Amino acid sequence: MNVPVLAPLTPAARRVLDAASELFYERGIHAVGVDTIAEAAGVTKKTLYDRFGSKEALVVAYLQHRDAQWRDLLDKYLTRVPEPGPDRVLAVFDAAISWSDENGAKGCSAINARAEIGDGHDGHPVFPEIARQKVWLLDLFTEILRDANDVDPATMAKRMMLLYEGAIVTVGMETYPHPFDVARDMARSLLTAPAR
Amino acid sequence: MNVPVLAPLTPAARRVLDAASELFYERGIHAVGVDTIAEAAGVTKKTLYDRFGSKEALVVAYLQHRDAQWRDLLDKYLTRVPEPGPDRVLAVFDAAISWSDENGAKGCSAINARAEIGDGHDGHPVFPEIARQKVWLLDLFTEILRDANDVDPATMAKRMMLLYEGAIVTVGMETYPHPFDVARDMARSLLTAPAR
DNA sequence: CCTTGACTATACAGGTCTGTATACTTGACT
DNA sequence: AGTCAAGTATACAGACCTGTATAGTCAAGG
Repeated sequence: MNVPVLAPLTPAARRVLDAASELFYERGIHAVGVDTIAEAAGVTKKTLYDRFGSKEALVVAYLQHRDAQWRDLLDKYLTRVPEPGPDRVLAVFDAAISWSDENGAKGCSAINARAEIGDGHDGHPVFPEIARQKVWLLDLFTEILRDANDVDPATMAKRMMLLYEGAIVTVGMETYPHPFDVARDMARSLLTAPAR
Repeated sequence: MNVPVLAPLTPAARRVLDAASELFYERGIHAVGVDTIAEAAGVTKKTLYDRFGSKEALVVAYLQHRDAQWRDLLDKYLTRVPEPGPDRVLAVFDAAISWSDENGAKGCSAINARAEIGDGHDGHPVFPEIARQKVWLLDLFTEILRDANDVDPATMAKRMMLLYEGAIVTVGMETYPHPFDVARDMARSLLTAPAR
């Protein structure tokens, strides 16, 4: 479904990517230098550049890596609810609750990355990646809803997307606790409500 | 209602704050240096530091400035709908539509700033400011809903907050067009639906 | 045996970052 | 007349940034 498969990594490259993922997510992309990443990974800067080519490319790999982990978790939750229906939509929110509990204290890495790149996102390789991730999820919602015989899957998917994005941001902003529970509740109401 | 009033600014300080607001918002905070800001404002770096003390303080001023502008616009929309009721909640979304059309192409400055500060937000003066902004809006929703005799203003305010945050992020991510229209629609349904 | 890929270690180039120091100008108010 | 706030102009310190260069180690595979 149009997701990039990252090339197999050498052991040192793995450590670089893991270190970069943690540091970029927790401190922000611009705030973390390549020396810091190399040191945290127990690797020389030369190795980092030999494997990834540039910091920008490493940032893209970081975003792909985190998204791949999220999709893996999501798959687990979706295969547990195989029959088409509203419960499959709710499974996305259940996965998001689990994900944000363990890996999401600062919100969505794609949204956070967006904040750090200019709005002239021409030629910047980060924007296509994060745009792709968001469209992928919107499309997933649409498919699940179509399979569930929703009367207007495209519109309902936009609504689900809004709830999802609102919740993940609220996690990062700490506006109030457990926003995904609220989002899940709203989704359930929308999906089980009689047609108005 | 616990909002900071920024001290009167000298002409040069005004230009610095205006330039900083545009540059920080469009390119990100870490991506913009003080030299760039000073040059854009037609001011020497010394003046910038004489007026604001540090880049960090200028960032806080930027966030307060943008929030003050948003609250001004919001006030205009709210005074247009003086009678308590659901329409006052919808007025917030109407204001947000207008705001994001003109000043919000990259989403919410507070959310974007959050992405650039570490999660160890102890002592960092930016986090309290953006947390205050979000709580302020949550409280505003709560008050409007209480005045509208909502049966559970606190819960409904959390829902409105989710729709608002989801929409503003979706604007910045360009996942799909006009998300605030979707959010406003969902809010209207929630507020006018018969009790379930 | 010997080449090749993966890696370490170290140094450095060239740029940008925040913040400060020094010296001067200008206009307003007392 | 004199003081003071606000500003310009310029230089610089010291740190940090991305990226490259040079030299060497080590293990696996043909």
